Amino acid sequence: MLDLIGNWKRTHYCGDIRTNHENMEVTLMGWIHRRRDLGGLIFVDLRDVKGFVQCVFSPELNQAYDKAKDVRNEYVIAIKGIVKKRDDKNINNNMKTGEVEIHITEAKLLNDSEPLPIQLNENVLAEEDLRLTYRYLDLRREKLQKNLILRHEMVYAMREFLYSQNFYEIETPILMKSTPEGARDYLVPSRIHPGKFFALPQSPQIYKQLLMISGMDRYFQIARCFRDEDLRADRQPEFTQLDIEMSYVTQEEIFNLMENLFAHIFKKTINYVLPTPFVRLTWQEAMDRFGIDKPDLRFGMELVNITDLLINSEFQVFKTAIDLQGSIRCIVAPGCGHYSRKQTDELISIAKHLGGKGLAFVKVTDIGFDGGITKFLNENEILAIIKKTQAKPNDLILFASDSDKLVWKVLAGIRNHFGKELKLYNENDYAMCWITDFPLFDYNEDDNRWEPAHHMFTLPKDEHLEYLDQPENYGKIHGQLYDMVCNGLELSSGSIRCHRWDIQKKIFDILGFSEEELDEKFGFFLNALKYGTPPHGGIAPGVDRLAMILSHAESLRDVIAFPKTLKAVDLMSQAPAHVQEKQVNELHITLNKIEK
RNA sequence: GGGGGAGUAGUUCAGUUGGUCAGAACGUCUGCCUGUCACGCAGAAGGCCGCGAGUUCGAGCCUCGUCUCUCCCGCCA
Repeated sequence: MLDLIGNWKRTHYCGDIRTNHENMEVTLMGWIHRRRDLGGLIFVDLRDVKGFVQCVFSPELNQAYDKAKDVRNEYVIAIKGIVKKRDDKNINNNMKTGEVEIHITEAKLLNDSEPLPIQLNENVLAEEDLRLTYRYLDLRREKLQKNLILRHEMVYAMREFLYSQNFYEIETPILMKSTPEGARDYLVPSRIHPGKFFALPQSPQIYKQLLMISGMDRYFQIARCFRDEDLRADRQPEFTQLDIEMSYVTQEEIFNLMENLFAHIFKKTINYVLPTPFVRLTWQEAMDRFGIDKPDLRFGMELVNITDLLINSEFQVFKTAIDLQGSIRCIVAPGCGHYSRKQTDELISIAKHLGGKGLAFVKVTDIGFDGGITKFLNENEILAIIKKTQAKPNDLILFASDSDKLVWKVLAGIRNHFGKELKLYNENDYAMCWITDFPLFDYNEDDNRWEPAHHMFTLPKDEHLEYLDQPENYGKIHGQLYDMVCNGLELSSGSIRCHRWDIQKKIFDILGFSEEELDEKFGFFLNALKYGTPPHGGIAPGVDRLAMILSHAESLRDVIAFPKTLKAVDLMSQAPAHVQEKQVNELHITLNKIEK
């Protein structure tokens, strides 16, 4: 028999009860977390968002005791009782509320529950697809609740800090015009305008720049962004970024502000003192030392370029790479000289998986090299490699040779593998860095044209402005672009924007945009640039990814309340779903085929 | 678009060379138990072995296809 809540009012949260509440009468409401029926006494762990507390039902109190007889896991009850300190021998040090318990005087059964399709026990965690199907139950788990609460505190800290720095929080449209940015747009058909579409923002990029032109000076937004691309553990189709834009700033000022913001967030959320300023690496330096533009700086094992040492190598694989203007680089795995065939094969398979043709290795001994490709190296080369890499006996050296791009990719992957494998870093550490000086353009060999390496509205570095008129130097132009990286994860991306029309025009010319194309795609924006645009720049830290890092989650899905799977579906609501034919017709859309 | 992993009670998993191989733990239900805290004890119910073909005297196991989830590559400024 269920009871109504009536005039009962909750006085405390279960997880908050401590010895200082001793002898107080409390009213608690929550779920039956566990029930232990000893035949006489019945113990119930009552759970709410703050945790759980042990409640004692004793047979002498008939009304409440009868309720306790009937309750099962996940039933919802309200109780009145007296907080009692436990006897010393009954203290449970494994729980926050372990020194107290509630001696029940009255109870109401507010709702029952069918047995759950998944167990909430962290030790018997159900498969993720089932947990996502019953996400509202999965979210009852303390771990996920903690992640969401941590995320809340993180966003709170962001607002707190930015409000104090004269930022205004302004919303921008979700329904906007499709503009050619990097990713595929999510499109929304217009009912009122047949054949026309809105796009969901990949980021509020254009709007935030327009806000600077409007004179709002400093803007931020906790902005939802959408990208219709394939997913990963750290990529969802809709995600949140802390979108920031400021007028009259330099790159250095943005770094400074962000370092203070992040230090504030880390302190407030996990009480971690983040060292500032962050390490700064140019893109070139990051690639040379780590082979990747988002290096994990919690450990060393840097790449070593040994192309010049092997310029006359007889080894066909190395020769080929040199002939093709590529490079030979290596990485030293400390103390891995004992690796078995199976282990080295695994490394080779990682390399191949990353697109490499293979991975060469040697084991370092007291007198030189052994195994692997040793026989293809002469004594001078061996000595030179040992000298340059500082390799020690019983180390394993891994070589990749190919185009720079591929060598970097393979060795960066191998390096990350070893970081994890050899536990070269402390899981609880955070190594932040800035990556700067990205190339502004990439040359697309397939299409024979220049493409924006990041985005098109970036100001080149002052000293590279003249290259805009020198086609032979297009590849050398660096943008005022920067990424913030934490533990090998790209956390933010930003730039100083191009506020001058004359410069922007040159960039468009290089990218080969025609006047008509420009006008159609973002004429409104380009027009705005002509009316006194102040110098401005910004950055956009990923909110989900930061939450992931702060909570040590392995997947973005663990810090998003209702995430999508890798196939971009919501298993719980079964979205996306078919809609009624009428709805489709109203949108002036014809479907090619409707799958059942 | 491509490659790897997974799919067996409600849940997590085991299942040998194709032949007592339908199993355990947790959960559920029943009974006992007044200091448990992942309570304990005794018992019971619970299965389209993802789905579909094929090989075989015989398939959870082998082959092919297919679906779903997951990890990665491509893709994602």
